[in-house]
Amino acid sequence: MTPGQFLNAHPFLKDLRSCEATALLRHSAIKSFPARGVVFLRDDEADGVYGILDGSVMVTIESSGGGDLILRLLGPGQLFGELAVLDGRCRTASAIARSPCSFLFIPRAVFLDVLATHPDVAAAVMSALSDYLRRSTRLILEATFLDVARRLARQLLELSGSSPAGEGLCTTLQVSHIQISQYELACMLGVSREIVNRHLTSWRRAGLVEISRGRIRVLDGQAIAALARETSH
Amino acid sequence: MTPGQFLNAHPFLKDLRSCEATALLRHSAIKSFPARGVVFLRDDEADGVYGILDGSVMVTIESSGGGDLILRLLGPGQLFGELAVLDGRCRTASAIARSPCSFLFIPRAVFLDVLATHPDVAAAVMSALSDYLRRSTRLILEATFLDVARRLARQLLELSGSSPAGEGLCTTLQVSHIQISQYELACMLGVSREIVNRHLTSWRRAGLVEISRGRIRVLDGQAIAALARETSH
DNA sequence: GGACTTGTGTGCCGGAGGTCATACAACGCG
DNA sequence: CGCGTTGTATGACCTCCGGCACACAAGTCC
Repeated sequence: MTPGQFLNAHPFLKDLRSCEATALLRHSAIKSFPARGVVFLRDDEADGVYGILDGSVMVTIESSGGGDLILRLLGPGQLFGELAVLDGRCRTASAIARSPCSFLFIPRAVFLDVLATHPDVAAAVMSALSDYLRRSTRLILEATFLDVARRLARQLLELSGSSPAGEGLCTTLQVSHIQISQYELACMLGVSREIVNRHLTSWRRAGLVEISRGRIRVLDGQAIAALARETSH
Repeated sequence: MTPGQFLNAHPFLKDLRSCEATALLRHSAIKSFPARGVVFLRDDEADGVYGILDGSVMVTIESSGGGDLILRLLGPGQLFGELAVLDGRCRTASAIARSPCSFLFIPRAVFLDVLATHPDVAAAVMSALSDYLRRSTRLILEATFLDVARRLARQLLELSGSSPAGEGLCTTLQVSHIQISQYELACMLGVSREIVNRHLTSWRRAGLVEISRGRIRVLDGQAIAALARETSH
């Protein structure tokens, strides 16, 4: 993905006129990281925002007790690192490259300038923040009330691209594979890898999924969706 | 608290010039609710934002399984209901009066107009949203990695007014009482009332707190802070 | 004052999930 | 090629918390 394609596609920035877009690009840079490269760490100062051109990034927090929590997985076309730039405080979480990555790096001052001069961009950013907050609230709700099996089922559906909210009918009959290790999956749910493995294994035995090293393939999306929807006990 | 005092004190709106503030007040209304009154419900349409003049409000979500989760407790001087107004979608959570309340009600269109015409107000709102998000992330982190005792200790400290982040030294030696039922406390942590009671009782026996109907008094803030800080297992 | 509601204190049991240990398969590298 | 690393699979055990049951205390409403 080229920087130009990125700007045209992104909800925050697609409304910029082309002359403004080229000006923004002149003040931006391309940054690249190898797999497992550290884009930034929690408590770092916020230097700017990152638009993903290629590769995959995970946003994580390490707990003091050693465990990792994966907050989001991001791919090409997505922007991250806005939060700390917006309020001028430190990074809340770390960003790590899951694969070789290239980013469009927009320095803090440039991004803030666009915000200040474009009320519609500011409104879009507020909408996006609201969205994060809704998602975050939903995660808290699910984590406190749903058991691991249900949350795992929802996570699989979200990762496979259908029904991010776990709502609605799962009409996709086609199988889809997810490129993720069981350990990462466990970190996304905040549970142990063993538990994830046990659920997946039982689903494999039931013919719902197929498991291979670092990859999961949902065979029966309907059944997984049913598991995700099931009311508590 | 009068509407004027509210506007002068609130971080979003205190920078408005007085002529603009009076204009805003002309388009706003005073709304009152009895104890346990429903200000709005989840999935309602967002009609406007509420500034608390008097009383106490809780923001809650009912899970499908019957349990309640209390997201925030709010008091005079605080604003709520911005989220759904900002992105034009439905309410994420319900707002219930914990005591007789009066609000300054700012209709959606009026609030959005202030945002569009005052970039500094918009920036303040973005900062506030960022703050919510940080808080939300911290809650997720604590909920996944900390046991109930630690989270309860932190909650008590936050409610008693000292060290909202659980960080820093607790230098306040003075005792403070918290007006909350053990059930509400349990709903804030997403655990059962019984567990909350058991921890509190053991702390009472150890002389750390004093318990009466609907009220908790922290006697030894230092010790509670130590419990909150303790590293995992 | 009596009946109802709301809040608190405790015992007991079962289950979900954490931890540890172990084994093994796949991949990566010198 | 052998060896270390990373990922998967599974068993045994233990702990914390949820749920139920019940008792009691303190308000509240008629």
